[in-house]
Amino acid sequence: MPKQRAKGPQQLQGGSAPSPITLGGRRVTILDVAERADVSVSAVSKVVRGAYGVSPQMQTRVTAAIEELGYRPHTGARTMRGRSYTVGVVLVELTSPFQTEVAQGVSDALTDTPYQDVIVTGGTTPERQTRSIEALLDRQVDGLLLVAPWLDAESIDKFAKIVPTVTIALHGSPVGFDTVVDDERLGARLMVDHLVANGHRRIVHTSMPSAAWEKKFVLSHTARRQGFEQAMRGHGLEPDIIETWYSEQGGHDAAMQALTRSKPPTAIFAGADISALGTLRAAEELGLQVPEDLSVVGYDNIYASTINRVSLTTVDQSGQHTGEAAVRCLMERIEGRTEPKKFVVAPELVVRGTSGAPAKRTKRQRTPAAS
Amino acid sequence: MPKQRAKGPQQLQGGSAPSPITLGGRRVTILDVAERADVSVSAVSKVVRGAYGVSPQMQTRVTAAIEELGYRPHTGARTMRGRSYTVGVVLVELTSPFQTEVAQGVSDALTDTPYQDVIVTGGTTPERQTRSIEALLDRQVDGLLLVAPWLDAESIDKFAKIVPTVTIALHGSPVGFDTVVDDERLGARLMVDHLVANGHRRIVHTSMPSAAWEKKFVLSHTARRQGFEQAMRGHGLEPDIIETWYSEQGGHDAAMQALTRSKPPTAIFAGADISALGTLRAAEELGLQVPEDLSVVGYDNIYASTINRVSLTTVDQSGQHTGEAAVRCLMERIEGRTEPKKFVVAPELVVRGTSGAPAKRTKRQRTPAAS
DNA sequence: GGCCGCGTGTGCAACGTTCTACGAACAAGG
DNA sequence: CCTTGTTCGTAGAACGTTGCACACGCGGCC
Repeated sequence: MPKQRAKGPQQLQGGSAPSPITLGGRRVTILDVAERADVSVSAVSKVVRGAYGVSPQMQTRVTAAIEELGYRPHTGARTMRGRSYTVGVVLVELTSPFQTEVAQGVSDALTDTPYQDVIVTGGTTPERQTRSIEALLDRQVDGLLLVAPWLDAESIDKFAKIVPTVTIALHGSPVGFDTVVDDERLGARLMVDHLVANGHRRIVHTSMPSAAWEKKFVLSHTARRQGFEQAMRGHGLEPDIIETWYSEQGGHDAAMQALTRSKPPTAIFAGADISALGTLRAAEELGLQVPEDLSVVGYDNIYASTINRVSLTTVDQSGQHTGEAAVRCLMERIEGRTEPKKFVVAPELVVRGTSGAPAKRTKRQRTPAAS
Repeated sequence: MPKQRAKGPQQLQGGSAPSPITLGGRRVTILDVAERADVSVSAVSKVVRGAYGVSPQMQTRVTAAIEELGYRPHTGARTMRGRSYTVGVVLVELTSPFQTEVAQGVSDALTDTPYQDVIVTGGTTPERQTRSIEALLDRQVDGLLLVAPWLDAESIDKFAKIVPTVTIALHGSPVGFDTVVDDERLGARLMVDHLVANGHRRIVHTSMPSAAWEKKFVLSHTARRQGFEQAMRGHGLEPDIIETWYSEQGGHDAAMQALTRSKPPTAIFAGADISALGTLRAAEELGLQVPEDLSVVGYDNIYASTINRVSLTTVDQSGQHTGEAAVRCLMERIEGRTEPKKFVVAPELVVRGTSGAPAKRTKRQRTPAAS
């Protein structure tokens, strides 16, 4: 048995003891456990951490005392010398379905480890993101999981120097940290292929402006747009992009712009489901039948897209798997790995009711009435 | 100036100093600041905490040093003697739109305070809830915000003894903690009134079973069901309830059960929007027009309900306001209040396209074809 | 002038844990 | 019997902060 190799730290979060003896309302400390088991504090610490050099007798003795007293380590005190057993997850907003799914995946992947995840929101500005991350750093998290961070690579590298870091949905070649991404260029290609196979030629992609700091790394929307461009050129088609914002209103506005042209598209590929919903509203307002007059597709497979009445064709990226992969990367980093890793999750095309072949019409005509 | 009254603790989370001097990669400590400002450690601590007994000169001097060095207090160390400036928020799941909205409200309300919110998920079992709360307690949170906790009153009281606690969406009369609730009995009544005013008499409410521990306190679904019963009786109608689960499938199943009766209802009041969506699917499968053949309404006003193609009549409860109110309660408790408080947020009826008058028919007939 | 009180600043003992360094006990090999 | 090694257990110094207890200096009042 190699000497330095420690066993995994003992699980200490699995519910409290049946009837913990309270010591005058005071929290039970490692000292109380040591007294009860009649061993040294260090010994208890060893057992708790699953460190090397404890006999089976010691193990059982201390464990019994811990159970009896309902001892739980004080995380604050722990952070002063060792770990906090806490992983910080930074999401942009709680309202993003993909991001919360990722967080759920993280949570699930962490349940069998001694680590606990805590979630904070970071918003869409570098300032707020920085603020949130620093708050986590103040709390001495052992790892950082940044989901779609609105932050330049230098800033992320700075944080990654302090604590193991994994980013999610940030496309690029990492140096000091790991990345887990959905292959959004592939996803965009799958969708373009689907539309082209259905006979579409005039396809508009609605996107949003890239942030100034997106250089070495790009966020999802930029990756999707690039994938769209590549795929269209691959089919010998000229990419046609309208930039608004990933929102219902943004999708509506972009669609209005596209559909009131003299030569409107037969398909609109919204960069996100949320804007595809706005696109559907625009189509309805213009009296266009979907998918007969216009195919509308999105990306993300949010819950609303699955609803019977919506039934949006989209691309699914498993947030669950993404979160799990991110946790694996992070654990490896916490264990000591330093060379960067890049994990790619495969997206999947989900064909539903809003896409189809464009209607064959001998003469171009529009009838904006007839609800 | 009263002696014991401390000023509010100084804000220390607002972004780092422009160019923090790093001391060999080590974190800047209060000692470094003290040396730099040539004062005692205690003095720096006083300034940081905004404690009583600092002269303006001291204030500016120390603040300058803090800025120059980019000092940030170590939360772990802080918890050993004082506060962690952390508020723990326990949600059931990240996928619940109302709960994430509450969390967002909490986050917003906390931005101008020195407190930081961290979110964890607690699931729908007492065991997991306990586990999550204990993880937060290990991290010495200064306050606990429990959103729809699946936990009996005794357990919550136990935690409330350790740390200031506010529950959200838990109906009852609290003793050791505060509650913030949406008036769900009123919300249910508003909806019943709306349906009855439209001429409905046969109204089915779809709910879910109450948990065994719901005695002194009840969760939202139970409060809604009670509100439904009261409102129906108020109109001289017999309450008709089907219990499945708050989910798309649950709503579908309940609707199928109700609609295949010999005397089916003219309106289904789903206890939650999510199940109303399943109800809509069931209606479609049976070839029923909504709202002509069947009115379908929900509760929660989730995002999907707002979509043009769904347009579900529902009840809105502002998660944002709820979160803000909860933070106010919690801050008061942290400041020392001990008598329990109960805050009630008013719900609002949102009439959309899925509710209307039942079709007048001389003879009862069903035509389940004709899409 | 001595005393009190007040306003400021400081010294230092906690707080609960980790982990290095070391000691004790014991076994095996020369 | 001494040395060497291995295994198990312990002592005790950190870690960064808080806040009590106290010291100091300065006016004002008897």
